[in-house]
Amino acid sequence: MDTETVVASRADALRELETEVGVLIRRIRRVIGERARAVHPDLLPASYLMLSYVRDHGPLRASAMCAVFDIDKGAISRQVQHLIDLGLVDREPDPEDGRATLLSASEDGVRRLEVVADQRRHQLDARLADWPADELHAFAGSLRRYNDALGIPADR
Amino acid sequence: MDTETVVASRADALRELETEVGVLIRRIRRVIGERARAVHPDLLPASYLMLSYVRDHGPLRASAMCAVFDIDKGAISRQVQHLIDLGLVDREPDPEDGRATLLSASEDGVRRLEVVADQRRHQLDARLADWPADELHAFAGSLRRYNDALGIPADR
DNA sequence: CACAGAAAGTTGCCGTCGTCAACCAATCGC
DNA sequence: GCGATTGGTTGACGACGGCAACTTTCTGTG
Repeated sequence: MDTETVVASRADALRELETEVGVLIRRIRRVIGERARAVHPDLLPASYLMLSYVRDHGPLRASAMCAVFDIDKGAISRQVQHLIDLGLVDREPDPEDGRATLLSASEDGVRRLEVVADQRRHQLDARLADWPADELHAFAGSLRRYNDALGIPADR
Repeated sequence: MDTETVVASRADALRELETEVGVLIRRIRRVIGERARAVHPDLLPASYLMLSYVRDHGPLRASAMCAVFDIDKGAISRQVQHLIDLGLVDREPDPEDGRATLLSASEDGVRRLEVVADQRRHQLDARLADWPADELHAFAGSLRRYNDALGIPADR
């Protein structure tokens, strides 16, 4: 391949990527919506992701999630409030910093997540059933790398 | 690896994927927003993706985009209207079907997309500069496969 | 010790986006 | 021809995130 062909195929790949990601964004929102509803009928999709993260990453403060999810603190605040209203997350003051609060999944939250995880494990998520674990890992790795790349602000 | 480990790592990979995709959703929106504004200061992010698609896939009807983008026809209608208001897309009645209209990128639309593409090509998109073309293709392929998997409705 | 500023959260306002549903017009099938 | 279907538009609504103003609680420097 000469240089021009390489450049052209790069451009193609990037355009392809844009369209695929665009579709992904909308589809994944629906899927996450389903999953959230499975956990709790009133659980909002965005909150579901945070609940899952809070469960896995122990007591943490909301500002930590701002960084992880790369999201505005106002948005976090609302989602967290929603989770607390539903009783899926507990909030307690941080003993080491009077400004901060620590979030952790409530018993009910953990239990509900487990129920859904079991359901999914048993039916092995019909949609992704034929993806081997290592390919899933590789894909997740690519996604993370892509996300990292996107995290770098454009230099213009 | 025994069976349980495989199952566990599958579950891990799926959770990992969820978080990554969640981050992706927000970041990509910002990036696409930047890109849209580079094309035209008033161009909305979602419309930018459609403009790009219309340019590449010739005159087509709005309903075709519903299928491609997996999106409600009402949403398509609004985005298309927006593109027409900005003069980036032309709409003409389909000679073969009085109900339908055919969309194509206007001269201005094509020109503006090219300007931005040139900019990006010359700076080779700083953020993804170190991704070789074949890896981009592989990633796009995984994304499409993932999208296809998500397109299958959950069987519950 | 005091005081400027930074950090943690909360809240209101706003823009983007997509779904749902009602609706109109044109076309297709029988 | 006439009912059903398809292409498209519009309005109402909800989810979501960004921005900015504001409160409270540190933190650091003089």
